[in-house]
Amino acid sequence: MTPAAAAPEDAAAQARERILAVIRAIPRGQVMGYGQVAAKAGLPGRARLTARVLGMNEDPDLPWHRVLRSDGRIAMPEGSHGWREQSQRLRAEGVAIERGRVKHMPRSGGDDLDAALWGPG
DNA sequence: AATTTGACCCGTC
DNA sequence: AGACGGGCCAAAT
Repeated sequence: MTPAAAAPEDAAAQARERILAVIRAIPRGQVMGYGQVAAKAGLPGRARLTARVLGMNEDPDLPWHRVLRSDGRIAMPEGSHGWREQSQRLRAEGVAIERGRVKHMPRSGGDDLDAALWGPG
């Protein structure tokens, strides 16, 4: 191996992979926020990176539709193709969507932090 | 190489 | 409810 440091490209690529992994791990019928995904991928404060990853994504099997804004709103212009498809896909999974928005969005750390604090039992 | 852009987020008003 | 400002930072101009 060359003693030189790894190309910064690799770090970025790995970050993207971790984000993709988190997204792929979102269970059917469940949603996550961009920031949540980033945080879960070990990249707190990088919500926009999640957005970029989704934007550049080409994997048709990626459940991109399960990623919403922290508000619970679809992160695309209302009425756009993607917007419609996302709401449609979510409804198909049993997620209640109204005007491009889920009723209740799990808050940052809600699940995780709550589980860590209260734990299973 | 500098600037702008963007499927974002959060606290504050 | 919505508006504003600051933070984040890789990719596109």
